[in-house]
Amino acid sequence: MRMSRSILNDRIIKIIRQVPEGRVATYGQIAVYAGNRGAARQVSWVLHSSSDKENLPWHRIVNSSGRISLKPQRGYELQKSLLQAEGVFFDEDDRIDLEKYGWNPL
DNA sequence: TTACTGACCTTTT
DNA sequence: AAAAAGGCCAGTA
Repeated sequence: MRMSRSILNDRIIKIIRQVPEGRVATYGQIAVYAGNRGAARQVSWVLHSSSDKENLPWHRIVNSSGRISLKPQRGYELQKSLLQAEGVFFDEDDRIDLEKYGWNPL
């Protein structure tokens, strides 16, 4: 039985909203907390389709290697500057230390 | 209904 | 370390 679309999407949105300032979460992490382990791709779709409409902190979502998934000239620079403005540090390989900045819900 | 797509992930080369 | 392969999900044509 497949899950109704609005439930999964609403959960994804709700969880993204919980990521605090100065922290980041991965797509897969969001998917797991939304109750669907393999829905990482859906997370990206939700962000793409309604990050603006739902007023989501889209910039706090990065991929599992701690890097920004957006391509240069396609939002990458904006996301990076938004994160840096929140105090997130990027190392020389342009990576974020997930152990330190990764969101760990309580 | 099938085929393709996207801001992905994990395992295996 | 880096790249390829296979998997997974829902929306759109």
